[in-house]
Amino acid sequence: MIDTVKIAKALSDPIRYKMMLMLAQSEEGCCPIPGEDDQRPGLCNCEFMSALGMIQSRVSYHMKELVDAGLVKEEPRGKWKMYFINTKTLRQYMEQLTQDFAL
Amino acid sequence: MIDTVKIAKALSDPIRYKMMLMLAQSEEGCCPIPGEDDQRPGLCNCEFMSALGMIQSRVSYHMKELVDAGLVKEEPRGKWKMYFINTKTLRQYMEQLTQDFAL
DNA sequence: ATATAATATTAAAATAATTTGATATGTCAA
DNA sequence: TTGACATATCAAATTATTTTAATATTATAT
Repeated sequence: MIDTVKIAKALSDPIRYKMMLMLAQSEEGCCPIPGEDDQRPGLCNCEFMSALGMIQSRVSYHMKELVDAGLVKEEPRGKWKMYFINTKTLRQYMEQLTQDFAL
Repeated sequence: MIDTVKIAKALSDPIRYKMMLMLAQSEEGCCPIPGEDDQRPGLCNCEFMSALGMIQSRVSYHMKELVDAGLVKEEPRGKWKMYFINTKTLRQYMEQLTQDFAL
């Protein structure tokens, strides 16, 4: 079962919302591993650091919040960690809102 | 334009989420004014106080947050103030999420 | 094995949100 | 008008969240 309040909390920070937008809009992955052809969308920490002007530990902290809420999936990829948006959770969140509030 | 982050923040507190659920589920209004037949759903502060065991100023504070986010409409009604859920904002919120995250 | 690079964790400081009790405002009824 | 009741506001105390800098961990390449 989905924790609506927790998801709302994860979405309630402007930085985290921007991160989610970045993930949703990322067309091609950053930090591709040479020799591998997997170019799935997804971003690594460094992208958020440069795009949002944040230090590394701050990015890491917010990413953890998003992952804990189930909004983002992560996958180690070489020496980087790639992040992907988890649209399933977002859809479940909206479904729950629809039910809870009879929309 | 809708402020997604602000709405998420309003929904991110367990007390406020419960209040929203109460508003969504209220079948008939409390504190009806004698002689008036308007029995639209809606609740007044006293309902939240007794149902959630909260003191008045706390209820008032959280209600203000919900109203400020556009999730709740209020209407003075005799010496009480009645609160109604604003489903339009919730629908707009979900629409925005759908767009922002390509759901 | 060592050096380098990317991310994670930690503890402290800074900031923000919530709770409470006291008081103020507004409405109705007598 | 006064008294009673419902809600609003305020300031202080509490609690939670966020930020930072330092350090630890993990993986890669030489």
